[in-house]
Amino acid sequence: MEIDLSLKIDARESKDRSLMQGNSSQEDHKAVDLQHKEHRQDTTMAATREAEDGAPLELPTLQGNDKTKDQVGNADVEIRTRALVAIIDVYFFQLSMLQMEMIRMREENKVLRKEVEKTLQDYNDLRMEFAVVIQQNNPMKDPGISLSVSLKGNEGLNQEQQRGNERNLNIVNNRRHGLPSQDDNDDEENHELGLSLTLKTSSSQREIRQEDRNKVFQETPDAESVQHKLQQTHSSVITSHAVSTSNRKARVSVRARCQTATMNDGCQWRKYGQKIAKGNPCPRAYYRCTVAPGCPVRKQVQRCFDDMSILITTYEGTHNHPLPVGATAMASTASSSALPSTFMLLYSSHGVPNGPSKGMVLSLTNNGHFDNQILPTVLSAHHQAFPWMPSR
DNA sequence: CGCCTTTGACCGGCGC
DNA sequence: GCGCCGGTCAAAGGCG
Repeated sequence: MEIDLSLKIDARESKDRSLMQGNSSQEDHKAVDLQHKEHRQDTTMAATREAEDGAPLELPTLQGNDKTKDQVGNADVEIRTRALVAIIDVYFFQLSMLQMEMIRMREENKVLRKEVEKTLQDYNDLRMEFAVVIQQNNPMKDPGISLSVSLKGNEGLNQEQQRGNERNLNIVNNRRHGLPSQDDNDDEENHELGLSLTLKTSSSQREIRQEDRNKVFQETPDAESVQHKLQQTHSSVITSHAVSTSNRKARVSVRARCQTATMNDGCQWRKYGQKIAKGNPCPRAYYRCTVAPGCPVRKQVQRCFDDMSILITTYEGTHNHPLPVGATAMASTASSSALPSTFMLLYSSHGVPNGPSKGMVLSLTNNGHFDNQILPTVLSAHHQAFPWMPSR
């Protein structure tokens, strides 16, 4: 009997092994499941019935039957053996279940590993893009990208800095459209603040768009009408400009998609006035920098009439204090990964007679939503040229 | 109590 | 000179 039992066990074990080995597909798993379900039913039913009845199953009434004493002993052993086999089967079933679980987890592990590899690949790609953006933001390192800056009369820069900047720039707007270039004689006859800034990328389409904007700008000096024309002509790229009347302070206008009342640029501002400007029913709010007493920097915030989601923020003046930690932290943490894929620094007029004067345009509304923490990054990148901007 | 926003009044530049 | 308009002032009130 022992031999029979061991044979039975071996037979079942080999059957289980053959089922388990090399079975990784789901169909095989199902087959294994089915086999073991049937197996469990067969083997456990006998054992459970035995347990429930409290007596061996199909045990013949042996009392008073001397003739069948040996047979009774044999039947008893057989029943016990069957019970043992049932128990062993249960163990094997549990074992095979564990093995199946292991196989499943192994496959899941494979999938997860692929996910991790893919994520790592994406991460590396983003890092590369980040590096490219950083390089593009630094004109000194990448001669292929032309960041044009012109500063005149900026109290925030000394003469050497200005010369250094002008060495690397070209005055795009005036020359490109045949306007009399005032660069040659500005120093003598024009002491107004002129500030021109463009970012030329490899995209010729953007250059074309910018040329169109410049044409519009030339033809219509009125700020609001220019703005409207530009938006009608180029709905996807929104521009703006700043107008300074008689003061000589640096001034920049930033247009950005922003849901909040003001852009979070890291500085502390106090509202000191609000007006309904002509041509735009949206009120224009006036803010003063309160980081340090007497700081002359002010900003105007106004919603764009055509697109209420766009916030036009105009900064003016130079901070007389180191920027707060908040601005510094944001400038350093809001990395270029938060930048829109393409942001454009658009031009301002540079000494155009009778035109909108002395402003710079920073449009961050191109094709996407503006994270209101982007500004410090962009501004910090150009803080050397524009010290009134929040920076590191 | 200090800081902020609101809001009407005021001021100065500019065009007619 | 007058009116318009953008920008600023300052009192009042709210809020933490």
